[in-house]
Amino acid sequence: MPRPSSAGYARNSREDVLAAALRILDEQGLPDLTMRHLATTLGVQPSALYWHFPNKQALLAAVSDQIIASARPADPGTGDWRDQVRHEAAALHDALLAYKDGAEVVSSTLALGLGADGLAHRLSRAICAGGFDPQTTGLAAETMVLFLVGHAFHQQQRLQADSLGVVAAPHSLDPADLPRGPQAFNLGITLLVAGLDTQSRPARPA
Amino acid sequence: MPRPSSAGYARNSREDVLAAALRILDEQGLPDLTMRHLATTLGVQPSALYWHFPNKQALLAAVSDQIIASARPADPGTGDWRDQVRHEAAALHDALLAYKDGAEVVSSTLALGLGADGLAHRLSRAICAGGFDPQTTGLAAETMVLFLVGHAFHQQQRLQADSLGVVAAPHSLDPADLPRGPQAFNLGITLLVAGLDTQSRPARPA
DNA sequence: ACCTGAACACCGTTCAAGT
DNA sequence: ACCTGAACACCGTTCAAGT
Repeated sequence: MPRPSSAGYARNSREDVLAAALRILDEQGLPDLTMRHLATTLGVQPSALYWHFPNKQALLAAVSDQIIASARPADPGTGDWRDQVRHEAAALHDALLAYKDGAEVVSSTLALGLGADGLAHRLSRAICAGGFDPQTTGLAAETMVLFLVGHAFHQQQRLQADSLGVVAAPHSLDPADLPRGPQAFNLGITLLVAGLDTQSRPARPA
Repeated sequence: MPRPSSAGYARNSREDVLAAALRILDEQGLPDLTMRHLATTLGVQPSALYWHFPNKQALLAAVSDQIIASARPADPGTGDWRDQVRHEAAALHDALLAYKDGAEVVSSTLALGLGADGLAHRLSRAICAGGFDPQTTGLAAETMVLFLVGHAFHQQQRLQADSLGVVAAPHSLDPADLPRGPQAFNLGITLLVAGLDTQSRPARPA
C-alpha cells in the first residue's frame, strides 16, 4: 500500500492517514489502532503522524466524526416528529455498530468533549420538530446521545465477548434474562420519546 | 505508609491494595492509577499486585464496586415510586461524582461487562415499585444506568477541563447554551420516569 | 501467603534534522 | 510539505524464585 515517492519516503496526506486509521479500526479493533501500528501501515515512522495530527486524541476525534457522518441520512417527510426521532436514533445507533469498536471510539471522543457533535445535532433537529423550546430540545438530545452511545458500546462489547467464547456469569441478576438486541434499544428510545411527549411546549404559532 | 514486616517486605492484604487504589484515584485521578505507581505507594514491586488481582481490569472493577457501594442508601417510605427512582438515581449519580474520575472508572467497568451491577440493582428495585413487569423494569433500569453514568462522566470531564483552564470552543452549536449542572441530569431522569409512567403495566393483585 | 527480580513486549510524544 | 532517527519517559504482564 505505501508507495515511496521520489523523495524516498511515503508522503501521505491527512486523508490518507485518516483512512488508514479507519481501516485498522474496522479490521483489527481499537486496541490495535496504535500510532506505531498506523505508521507501519503507512510506511512511515511514528513521528511522521504528528505532522498530520497533534496527538492521538485528535486522530480519534476525526475518526469519530467520520463514523457519525457515515450514518444513513434522515429521509424527510415520513411520519411525525416521534417517528423522525426514532429513525434518527436508529440510524446513528447503526452507524456506531457498523464499525468495529465504533461506539467506544465515539464514546471516548464524546466524553473528552472533542467533536462527535453530529450526533446531538441530528437528534436536536428531529426533536425540534416536536415544538419544544430550545433548552428542552438540547437537553433531551443530550440525554438520547448518552443513552444511544452507551447502549451501542455495551452491545458491541457483548458481541465481542461472545465471539471470543467468554461466557462469564449470566451477566446480571435481573429476574428475567434481558433480551439484548434491538428491543432494549427500542424501549429506551420509546421511553424518552414518550417522556418528551408529556413535556409542555410553547404555543405553536398558527 | 508501607511498613516492611519481619519478612523484609511489605505484606499487603487485598483490602490494602484496594484502599490504596481508591486513594490514588481520588487524589491524583485515573491516569495516575498505574500498576507501577500503585506498587510504589504500597512499597512493593509491580508484580506483587498480581497476587491480589489477576489484572488491572479486575482491580478497576473492585474499585467501581466500592464507589457504587458508597452511595447514600435509599430511605424507604418517602414518596411514591417516581420519587424513589429519582432519589436513587441522584444518589448514584452523586456517588460517581464524589470520587475523582469516578464516573470514568465505573463507565469502563460497566462497558467491559465486569461488575458495577449495583447501579442496575438499586434502580430496578425502585422501578419495580411502580408495578412494571420484570422485563420492562430491567430494560428501563439499564437505560437509566447508561444515561446516569454517561452524564456523570461527561460532567466530570467538563469540570476537569474547566479547572485546567481549557476553554476550547463553546462546546456545541446548540442554540441556547445548555445549563450544565444538575438541571440537565434532572431533565433526563424526569423524561425517563415520565416515559415509564405512560407504559402499561400488569394488573396489580389486590 | 505474599513478595522479589528480571525480563518481555509494548506504548505516546518530542525534536532537531533531512529532502 | 512531509518525513527520518533517535531518544525520553513511560506502560501491563509473566514467571521462576525467594521467605
